[in-house]
Amino acid sequence: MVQEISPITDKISVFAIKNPLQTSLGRSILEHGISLISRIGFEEFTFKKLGNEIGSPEASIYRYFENKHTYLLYITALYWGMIDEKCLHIINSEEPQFQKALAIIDLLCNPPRIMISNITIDGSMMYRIVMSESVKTFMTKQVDKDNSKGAFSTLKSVNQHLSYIISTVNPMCQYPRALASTIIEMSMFQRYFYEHLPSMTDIGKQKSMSDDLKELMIGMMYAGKHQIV
Amino acid sequence: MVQEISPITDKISVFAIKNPLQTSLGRSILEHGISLISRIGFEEFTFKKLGNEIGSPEASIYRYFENKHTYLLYITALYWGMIDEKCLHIINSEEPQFQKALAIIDLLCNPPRIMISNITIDGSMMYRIVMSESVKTFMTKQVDKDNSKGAFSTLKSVNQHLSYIISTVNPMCQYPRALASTIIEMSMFQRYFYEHLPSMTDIGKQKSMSDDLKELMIGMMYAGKHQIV
DNA sequence: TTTGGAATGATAGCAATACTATCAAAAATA
DNA sequence: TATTTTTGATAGTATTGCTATCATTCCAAA
Repeated sequence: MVQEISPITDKISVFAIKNPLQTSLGRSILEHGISLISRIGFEEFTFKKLGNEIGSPEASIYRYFENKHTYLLYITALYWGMIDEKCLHIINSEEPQFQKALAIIDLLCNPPRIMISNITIDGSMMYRIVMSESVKTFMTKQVDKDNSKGAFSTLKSVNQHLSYIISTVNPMCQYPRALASTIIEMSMFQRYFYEHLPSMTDIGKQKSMSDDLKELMIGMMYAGKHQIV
Repeated sequence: MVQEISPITDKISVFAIKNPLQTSLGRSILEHGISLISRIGFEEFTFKKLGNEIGSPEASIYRYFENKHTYLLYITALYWGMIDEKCLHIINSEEPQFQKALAIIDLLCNPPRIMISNITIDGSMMYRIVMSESVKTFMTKQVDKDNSKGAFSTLKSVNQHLSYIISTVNPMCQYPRALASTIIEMSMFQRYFYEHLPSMTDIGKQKSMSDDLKELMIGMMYAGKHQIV
């Protein structure tokens, strides 16, 4: 049986020993794993616990993923792959540039509910994982090795799209890539602060948390512009 | 012997079973531990390895720190405590507000070489740890508990100072706390990106890495100002 | 419909980690 | 000098992260 492979799963297939989207056990590993990590956090998460949830021995999970870390790499790369596809769609639309910028920021602040058709994954669970754990994918001693294997290519692609839009909307901007990565990371951090360290942010005080967050992120696109005006 | 306790060590003393600054073993644990973590990273770091370096059994280290995690809490809280003191000094100076803002941003982008007098700790090693590992102090399942014990009070105080300065420099700003935390976190992230994921940033392309970083962070203080102008 | 290969289940085992406990030696303090 | 505190030395335990083996089931081509 030849199954079609989407461009996303193609990019991230390096991080799985066996494509988990093509078998029912593989899909189960993804579905329940995502649910489990979003519940108990990545530190507490083990393949043994996941095995118990899906009624399979941990050894079976090791046949799909080399270890915990590459499993998290896979999930986050999958997430950014989804976002990347939607970014591309926005960029190729006929909207004015500023509307495209708004749409991308909205996408980052309110990620889609359903992430992938093949399996049933709640987008908000994916988002929770990425918000709380994605930093742990690249702030490790093995960043450079993981990066050279393409672990962050989907994230970097999203950053590329956003920085392109920032350049067109704010052409005097000296640091479009840095602003893009700031918007991407801070959209998650500020929400995390809102939930756990509220004195580190003020989103949710003017309007709703989500609206404040978006307004803040839109403002970020113009950081530094005062020097020109 | 009654030893004077600085306001910093006072704030963070909760996170040590026994004050490490008051014994030679304690200071050794801090000095070598900081050096070791900055070399091998926090994931690879164990009390056993540290014990080997200082010629003491790991059990002795457990007499000072409950576990790895509180040890990292202690180190980062110590770091932000130092920065906080220097912030206070800047704020109480006679400089104009904008100069104070510049001084704080400079402090965040180029942290001081010597952090604490009592023991010999290289500020750049402390900075490396905080840059690469500090996110792991608060992005855990135990944030709320740690926060309620005051684990992040020194960081929050720095954020408070910076957001105050931002409000005075940019009075129309709607989100001073969020901009402050963005500047604090992004000063570390952008440097990390520069070193490991260069396509995520553009610092170091116009001028020196450090100068670009500072200019970017200064611009952040004015994020969103375009809407008013 | 059989058959060979791949995928899974079941179980065992191992080195390392993150601790805890105990007791004797050494050091500091009174 | 007596005594309390601090350290060293050693042992032990539960869990984690992973590997290995072999039997079983599934599935697809011949």
